[in-house]
Amino acid sequence: MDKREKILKTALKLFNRYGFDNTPTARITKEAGVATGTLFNYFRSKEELINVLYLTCKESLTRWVSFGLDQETTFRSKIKRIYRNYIGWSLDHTEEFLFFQQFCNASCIGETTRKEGLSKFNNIMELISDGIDQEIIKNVNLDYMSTLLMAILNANTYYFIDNPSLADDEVFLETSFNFLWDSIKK
Amino acid sequence: MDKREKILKTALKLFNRYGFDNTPTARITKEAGVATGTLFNYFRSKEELINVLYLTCKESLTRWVSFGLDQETTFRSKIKRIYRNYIGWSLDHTEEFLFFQQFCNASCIGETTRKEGLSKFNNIMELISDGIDQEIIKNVNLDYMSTLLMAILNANTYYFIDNPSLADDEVFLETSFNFLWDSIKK
DNA sequence: AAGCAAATTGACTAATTAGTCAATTTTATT
DNA sequence: AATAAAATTGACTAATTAGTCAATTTGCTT
Repeated sequence: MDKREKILKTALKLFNRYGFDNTPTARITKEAGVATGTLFNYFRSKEELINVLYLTCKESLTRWVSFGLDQETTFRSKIKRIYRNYIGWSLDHTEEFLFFQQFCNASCIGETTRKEGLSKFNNIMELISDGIDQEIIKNVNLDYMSTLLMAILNANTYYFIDNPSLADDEVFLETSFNFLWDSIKK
Repeated sequence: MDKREKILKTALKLFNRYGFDNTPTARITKEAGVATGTLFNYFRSKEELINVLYLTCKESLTRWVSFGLDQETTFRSKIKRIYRNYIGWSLDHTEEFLFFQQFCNASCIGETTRKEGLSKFNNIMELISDGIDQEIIKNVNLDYMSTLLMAILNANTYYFIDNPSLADDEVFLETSFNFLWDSIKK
């Protein structure tokens, strides 16, 4: 693995465990097995490092989430597919998921980075918008709907991460999905 | 207002705005209008300060949330009362609410503090447990149910804070409550 | 093998910050 | 008014840390 990758991976782990401010760059480089200067060769600053990390994770997530979406026929099954994909990604990339939860609103993530990350979800926003128009889900503004949806999605994901054996339990997967579906459906 | 109060109030504001590690004690004392030493007279360390802040806020919240609960007759109306109280408190104590959201899982809050804070919610946990036993809400374990409940409650609260005019809109209050109720009801 | 650019190194610096403590002021008691 | 106790002060210290830079190593091209 090249040094840039090693730095990113180590930083991800340490930022999660100790937070941004409590992770000295010296510790990142030490655990990554490189010199302190190498970090600043690849990233202009500690802030740039965490912003790059943010976008890298977001890209990985967005690629997964839409996987197989066009094979689903009903609106409900599309949402359920997103639900499964999101939880699946989070179980396969737990560090990345926890990183988002901790830093999605942190001030060290720049406005530009955050906007760029958000734009990757446009297709899902359109899907939700369609669901409202077709009167399948409750008629509220898109902003409110997506806030609630994400909150339930994330709460469920946390629960699956804490209880990984449930991932193969189709009954619980359906039960937990219904907490989301019943909430939003008309 | 005595100096201890001033320090707590200033710390609350600054911790919210800049985070724990990016708020020097010197800044807290300066903005509170006291000397740096005074902070360490009342609190053994910066950590003790934030832990005291945490428990103070939690006490305020728990007092509000159960207000008038015994006057409600049905299970649904009890949950709705809690919903209104929680949102009402958060609109009246926005700094305190945001403080919780930011620091409820932060490592600077000690295990003892967190447990002490959690114990104040016991009566509400029992209420939810009753709801499951009486088959009014979905039959899942208590831990999962309360996680989901809190997630939806917090997401709604954020939305009301961002759109304070909605607090008097009874129609939206009912609509938004139904996102919670429909999610958990059988 | 020679020559060159890019990557890597780590000792060092300048800045920041939690917490101390001896001196001073305020408050309460007789 | 005299005395003691408690609260307050802020200059200071010891420790930490982001980022620099001149020196060295590595890898590539001819």
